[in-house]
Amino acid sequence: MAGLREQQKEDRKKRILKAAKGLFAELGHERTTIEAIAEAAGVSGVTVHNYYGTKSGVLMAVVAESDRALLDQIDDALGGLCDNLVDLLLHFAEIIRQHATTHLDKSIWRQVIAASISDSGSRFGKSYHTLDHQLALALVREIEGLQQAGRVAKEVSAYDLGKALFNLQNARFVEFISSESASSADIDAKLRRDIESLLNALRL
Amino acid sequence: MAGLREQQKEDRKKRILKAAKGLFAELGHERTTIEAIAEAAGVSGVTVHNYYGTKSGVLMAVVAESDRALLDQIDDALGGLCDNLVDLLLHFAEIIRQHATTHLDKSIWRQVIAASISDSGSRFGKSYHTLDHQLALALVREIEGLQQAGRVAKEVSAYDLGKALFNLQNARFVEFISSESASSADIDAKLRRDIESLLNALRL
DNA sequence: ACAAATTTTTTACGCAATAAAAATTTTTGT
DNA sequence: ACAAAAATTTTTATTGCGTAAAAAATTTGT
Repeated sequence: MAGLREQQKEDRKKRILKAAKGLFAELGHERTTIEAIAEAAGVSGVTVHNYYGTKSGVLMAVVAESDRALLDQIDDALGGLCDNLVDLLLHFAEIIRQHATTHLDKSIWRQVIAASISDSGSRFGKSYHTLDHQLALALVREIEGLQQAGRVAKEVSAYDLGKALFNLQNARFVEFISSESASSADIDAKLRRDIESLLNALRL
Repeated sequence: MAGLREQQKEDRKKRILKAAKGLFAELGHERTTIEAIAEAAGVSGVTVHNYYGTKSGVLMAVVAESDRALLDQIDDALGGLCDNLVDLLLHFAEIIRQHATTHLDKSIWRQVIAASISDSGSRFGKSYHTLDHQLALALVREIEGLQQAGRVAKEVSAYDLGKALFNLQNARFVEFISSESASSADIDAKLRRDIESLLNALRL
C-alpha cells in the first residue's frame, strides 16, 4: 500500500490549499475564515490548524506554491537579456512585481510579508525565506554572466552583490505593496535612483 | 479650563502607554493582554482599542516614543565621526541595533516590523514610517558632510544615496531580529559586504 | 443648574488559536 | 479475516483580539 495514510494527508493538504487559494483571491485575507477553508476542503477547522498552524500559514503556503512556479521560469525570463547591472536589477524587480500582482492583490501581500517576519521561526516562515533566497540566487547567476562579459568588476563577489541588490529590490517591493497608489513605474524610478547613486557614490 | 476633556485624553493615553511599556517588556507581546494593559491603566479594554486600534498599535506607539528619543540623539551620536561611507553606514547600523536591543527584545521587534507592514495604512503604521524616514534623513545629513569633505561624489544625490543605504541597513536589521542567534557582529559583516560590493561593482 | 455633546463603559458577537477528550480510521500481528 | 494498537481527525471547550451598538457617565456651553 506504501502508506494510505500519507496519501490521504497529501490529499487533504492539496484540498486545503486549493480551497484557500480560491477564497483568498475572492474575499481577501480578513474575510476568509479558517472554517470556510475547512468546509470547502471537506475537513474540520482544527485540521487546517494542524496542517498550517495559522491562517497566515495557509496563506504563506499558497504563496510558496506560486513562488516555485516563478523560480522555474525566472532564469528564462532574465535570460542574459540585460547588458548592465542597472537594467538587470530593474528587469528583475519588474518580473517580481508583475508576478506578485497577477497572483494576489497588495493587501494580501502585506499579510504575507508581515507573516514571514513575525513567524520567521515557523515552518512556513522558513520555507518562504528559502524561496526568497533562491530568487536572489537567480540574480547572482545573472551577475556572474555580466562579470564574464566584463560589465561588472570580477573582483567583487557575485553572491554578495546579488544579495545586496536583492535587498534593495525587496525594500522597494515592500514599499510598492504598502501603498495602494504606488505604481510599478514609481517604484522602478526609485529603485533606479537607489542603485545608480550607490554605484556612482565613489566615482570622485 | 482650556479643555479638561483633552487633558484627560492625554492622561489616559500616557497611562496606557506606560502600562503597556512595562507589560510588553515583562511578558512579551503575546502574553500581554489588552485587558491587562487596560486594567493597569485604569480604563476599559475597549478604550485601549479606541485609542490605539490594535494590540500592535499600542506596541507601535510604545516604539514610536523610544524612536523619538533616538532621533534626538542620533546626530550627536554620528557627529561627523566617520570619514567614509562604509564606516558611516556601519556605525549608523550599530547605533540602531544597539538602541533596539536595549529597549525591547527581538521577538517584540518582529511584531513591530510586521505590524508596520500589515497595518501600514493605519495611523500608527504611518507614524512609524515617518520616524523611519526621519532616521534616514539623519544619514542623509551625514552624507552631505562627506560630500563636503570630498569623500563622496558630489554628483550623486545625498538623499537618494541615504535612502538606498538606509534600505540596505534596514534589510539587515530585519535579518538581525528574525534570528535569535544572529549577532550584531554577524550582521555588521554582512552589511559591510553589501555596501562594499555595491560601491566597487563598477570599478572595472 | 440644565440641556446638549462627547466619551467611556457595558454588553454581545464572530473568529483565531489552542488544548484535551472522544470518535474514527488505518495499520499491524496473528 | 479479525482484533488490538496506533495514528489522525473531529468534537468540545476556553481564552483573547477586534468590532459594533446601546447604555451610562462626564464635560461643556449657556
